Amino acid sequence: MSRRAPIPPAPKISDAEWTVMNVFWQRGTSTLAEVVKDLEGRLLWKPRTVQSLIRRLADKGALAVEAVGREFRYTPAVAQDQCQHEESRSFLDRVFNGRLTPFVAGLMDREDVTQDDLAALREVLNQAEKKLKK
Amino acid sequence: MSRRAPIPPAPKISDAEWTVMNVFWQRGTSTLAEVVKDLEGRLLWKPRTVQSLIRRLADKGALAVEAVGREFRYTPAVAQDQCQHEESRSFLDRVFNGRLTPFVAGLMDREDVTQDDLAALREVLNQAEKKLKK
DNA sequence: ATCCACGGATTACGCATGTAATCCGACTCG
DNA sequence: CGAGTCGGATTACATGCGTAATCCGTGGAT
Repeated sequence: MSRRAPIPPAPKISDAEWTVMNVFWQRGTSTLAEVVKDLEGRLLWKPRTVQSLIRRLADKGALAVEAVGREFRYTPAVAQDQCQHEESRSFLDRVFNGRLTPFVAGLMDREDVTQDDLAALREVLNQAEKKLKK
Repeated sequence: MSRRAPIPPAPKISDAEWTVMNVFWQRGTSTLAEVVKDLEGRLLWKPRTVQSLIRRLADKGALAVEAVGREFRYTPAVAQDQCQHEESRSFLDRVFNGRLTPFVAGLMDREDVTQDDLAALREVLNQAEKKLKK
């Protein structure tokens, strides 16, 4: 498995920030209140905390800010795909010396997989193979 | 895919520390000098830096320390498997909402895979299935 | 006997992170 | 009108992390 095109890297997103970005990627453009609402129950964060995280994300360019009336609406400014891929790469490099197979094998070994999981994965592999042949 | 047994979690290992632990897991018990040697060339760290990292790892219980003469020999005190698995879990949860398939699909989509990679992965899946059936 | 290199112990230091609190101005409810 | 609420801006503050430097003692080289 090898790297491809040199795309400008997305800003580095911290653990807590991932939680917030996930909300934005799911909901699209949102206000602070909406994100807070979305997270409450699932999370123990004070609204101020969410605001801080949003601010940092805006500062590092992961969220675009648009003033609407006297509030702001925030929109993801980086693609989820790309961020996921960059995280995936750095994770594999750091923990598994870059190799995917041992990672998957480790999970299979230590967690319970369902037939459905296996089928879905096989399908992914089949698609990859098809693409490879073209 | 679901979690399993509640094993006491290994200490949390930072990015730089992973680099060091990887050396220990590969070499087994080693001295500072040996680790420095192993890393040099591949890395721009001063020996002091490596020493600091080793110390932090020892402090958090990831390395066992044994005095030999006037030096120390350090030994991994946590299993690589377990650390890898914990990292894998937290990574999947954070970035892919816990799901393995989209992770694999993303990599297939954005990186170049070889037939060998695919074959190895299929084999892993077959093993998992065999285990599942028993 | 001297001087140096090396390792452990202690200390450094700026930046990132997690997790907010405070201050302030505007709108909202009574 | 007055009081509370909400969001933005600013500030906080302990801890972790990356990346060492300094101090000190000892064993090896000269």
